[in-house]
Amino acid sequence: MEAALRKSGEGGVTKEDERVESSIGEDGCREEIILKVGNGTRDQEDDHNLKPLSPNQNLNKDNQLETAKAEMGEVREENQRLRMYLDRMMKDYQNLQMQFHDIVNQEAKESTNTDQSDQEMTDQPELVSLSLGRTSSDPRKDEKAIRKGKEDQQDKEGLALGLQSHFEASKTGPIDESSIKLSPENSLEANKEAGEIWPPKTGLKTMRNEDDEASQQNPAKKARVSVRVRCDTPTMNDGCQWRKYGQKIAKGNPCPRAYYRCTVAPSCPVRKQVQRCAEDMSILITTYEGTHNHPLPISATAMASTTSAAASMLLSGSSTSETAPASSAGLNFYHSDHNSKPRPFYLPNSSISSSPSYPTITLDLTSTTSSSSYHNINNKINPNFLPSAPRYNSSTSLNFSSLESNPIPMTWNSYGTQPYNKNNQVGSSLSFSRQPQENFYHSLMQKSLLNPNPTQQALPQDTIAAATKAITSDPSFQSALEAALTSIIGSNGGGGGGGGGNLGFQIGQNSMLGETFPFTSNFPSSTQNGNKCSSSHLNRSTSVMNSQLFLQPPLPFSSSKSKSTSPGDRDHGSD
DNA sequence: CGGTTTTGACCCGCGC
DNA sequence: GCGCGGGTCAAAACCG
Repeated sequence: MEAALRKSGEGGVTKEDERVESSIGEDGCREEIILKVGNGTRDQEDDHNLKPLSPNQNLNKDNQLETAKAEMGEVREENQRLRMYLDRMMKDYQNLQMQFHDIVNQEAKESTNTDQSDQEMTDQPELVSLSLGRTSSDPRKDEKAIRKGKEDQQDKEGLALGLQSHFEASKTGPIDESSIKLSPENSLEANKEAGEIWPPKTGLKTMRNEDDEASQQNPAKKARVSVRVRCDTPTMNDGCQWRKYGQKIAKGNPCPRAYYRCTVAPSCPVRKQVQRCAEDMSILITTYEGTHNHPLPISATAMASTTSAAASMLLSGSSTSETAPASSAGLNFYHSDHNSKPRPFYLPNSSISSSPSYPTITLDLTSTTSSSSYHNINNKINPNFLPSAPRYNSSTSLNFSSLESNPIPMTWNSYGTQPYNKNNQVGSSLSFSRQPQENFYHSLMQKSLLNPNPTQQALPQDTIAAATKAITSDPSFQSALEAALTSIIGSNGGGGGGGGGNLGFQIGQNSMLGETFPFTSNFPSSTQNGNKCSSSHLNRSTSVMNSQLFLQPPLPFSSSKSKSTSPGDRDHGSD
């Protein structure tokens, strides 16, 4: 008997372990969690029983048992953490839904009024209207979906942020590709054309020298957009090709600042500076300057549009929402044109500040919650936005921040270890494989650990509402937001596990994802190196998306998309 | 061999 | 005017 029990017990344990493992790999986090939980408890019990029962156990068996126990213990802990995380996520998710609902409603109303004029422009496929809550081109649809209370639906439709609404316009169908192709550049150019987002002044930016336009508006000042991200890699992948043309150690920061120039097009005026935050080396500060005057890969588009939108915002001084209450979670834009006091403006973890000669807008994609880094980062760039450091986790609101909380690189970052590869391209084909799950899981765990106090859910509706309002009201914002989100999602799933993307996942879930989001296919495979954040992240991204899905019925990205991945290899943008 | 990275030198703007 | 710091240039080195 004893022997039998023991045997069975042992066998059970090991087998189960195996099962768990496999299940994890295949089914994803969710299952994994469940299984683990079940396992853990059970195994433990078994262990207890076994111990006393087995007088003659072999050392091997003992060892096995012990190891199994240890594992179980770990697993249990993990499970607990995961559970907690799940709970949070769920709550956040619910909150988000609520918010979306509100937004959708608001937009629906507003759209009828205000948007009409815009609509004309917006109707154009390219116009990027950031409709946070909106998915399909048809807002009503979303509303319906929401009303129905079908969360799933939302995920698929409603939640999908209308980030790339233009896609949607064209959505449906194979078109995507073509539309997609257009989008990348168009997003920028279209934006430019779209008066709202791209005031004529700024609009030309891309075309010629942003300098010119910048000079026109702010002589001597070029708008800059800096993005702060947690990233282990030397640079973050934004989908563009860059060539390093200089490096310098800036005063006050032991980390050298690297200067890059866009090499996608020889005449492209865009430059970027990459530097690590002195205080928090894990934070990478990338400052973009200028606008691309050439087609970009979608992955790059996101970033580009973000930066340009932000820049245009800066230049145009459009800060619609000054009154925005404390930033809840996300975009905290402080508009402080030069020396003036910063005006809070809401963008997800972003802030506008002005360095002496350059107005700079900062998108903080690092996690807020753990915003220990905030101060640091800002030391130079935007001292202002600290106050607003959002305390809520990204999850709840439109926060990109969550991404960051992840120790793991997120969004655009490249997280490989590799030195900078020749091309920072975003590359990498999206392989929606499952491995990411592991990563994701890992990241999740980390995140959970990092963010002991996920306050996210606490997000006051007011705040959110205000933020959303602000966002929705400012076209530039929208575009910026959209772009940011897109990039996050697109490039690496950004959030990498972090919750990154609340928004992100939604998109991911969106059925359109595959079709609509070109980036899947667009990602230049060049990243084969995998070093670049993106590449590895892409996988991650998948995971992220999955992760998001993970709350809901998992909608694994169809590999079909991934197939397409290769197509572009290069940037479709090139087309 | 072509493209990228490295790195010291140079240029320029700003503050004192 | 001078010094400082940031940004860029460009030759050499490196890499695939």
